[in-house]
Amino acid sequence: MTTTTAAQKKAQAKVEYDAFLAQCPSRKLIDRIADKWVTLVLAALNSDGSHRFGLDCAGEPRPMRYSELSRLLAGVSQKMLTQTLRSLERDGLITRTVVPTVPVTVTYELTDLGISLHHVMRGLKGWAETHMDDVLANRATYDNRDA
Amino acid sequence: MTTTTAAQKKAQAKVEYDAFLAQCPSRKLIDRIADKWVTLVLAALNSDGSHRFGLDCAGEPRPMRYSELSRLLAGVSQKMLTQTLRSLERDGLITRTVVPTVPVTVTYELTDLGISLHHVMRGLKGWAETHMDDVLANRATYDNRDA
DNA sequence: GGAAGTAGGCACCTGAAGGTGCGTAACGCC
DNA sequence: GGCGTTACGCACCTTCAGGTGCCTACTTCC
Repeated sequence: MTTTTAAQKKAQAKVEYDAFLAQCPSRKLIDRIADKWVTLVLAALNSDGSHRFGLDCAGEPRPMRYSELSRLLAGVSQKMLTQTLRSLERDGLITRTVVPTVPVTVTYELTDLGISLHHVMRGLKGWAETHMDDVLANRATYDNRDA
Repeated sequence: MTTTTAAQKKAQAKVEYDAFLAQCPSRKLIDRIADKWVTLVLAALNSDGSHRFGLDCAGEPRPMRYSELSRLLAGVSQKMLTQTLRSLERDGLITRTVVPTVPVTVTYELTDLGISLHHVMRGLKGWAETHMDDVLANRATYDNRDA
């Protein structure tokens, strides 16, 4: 019983740390935006749609239809688009409104919360555009180190 | 051949979009920080180590030893810690210095690039702390909608 | 009358992330 | 002399995010 200290203490610390991570807001946010299509959808909904790709956002928030998003984010599967939109709606980042036209159409729009989140994403984008080249250069140097 | 338009065009668009994503700096950055332990390591290296958990960073950059990180980030496996540190070193975000003491000790330290990245992470942290409660509230409301 | 668009649901499958466990080689502690 | 520490490497195993394909009803275009 007295010799359990080392391993047991580490196990205990791990449980505590895992519990901490499970309710850490920052971690939750990272998990949220780490979803492959979340950022793309946010960017698309914030753009004016005239751009070829979602991340080149320069317009202002505008409601978009499901099919429109599907076309803009050409790489997304129907399943993932639906899933992503549902989860974003669930979190109150976008709104989903059904318009009972001949074939039902559905429009999605950023909420204020979604817009504010997109703002911080712009911050990330800024860093990425100014520093990512350095990172890639470092990576190349590292890989050729022992070539 | 003439009837291939619809499906084929979509497939073509998908290929182009995937290619775009593959070299998009923002996406690369998101993939980078989405790694489970990357942000934790950055935060830990930026803190003074006196705090119980890595994300509660308030100190200034300080070199840390492998075992020290392992203890601070109690939940991380040795494999993942090593892997994470290697990839961060590869990207020039941290430096790895081997000190030939009796049992070799290794210290890791943030580079300027790593520090600047951590700054934008602080931005994310700020949003998370102020808005994540709203998100969780929305989520709860959504889930109890049809209960 | 067949194809395409409207917004998805459902089931299956795979690749990769991440965890666990074991080994190392030299040394200090009790 | 057996266990602990130091900083990993390697192999196996599980899990699950995400992709693919097939389905719906209804309508309109060619």
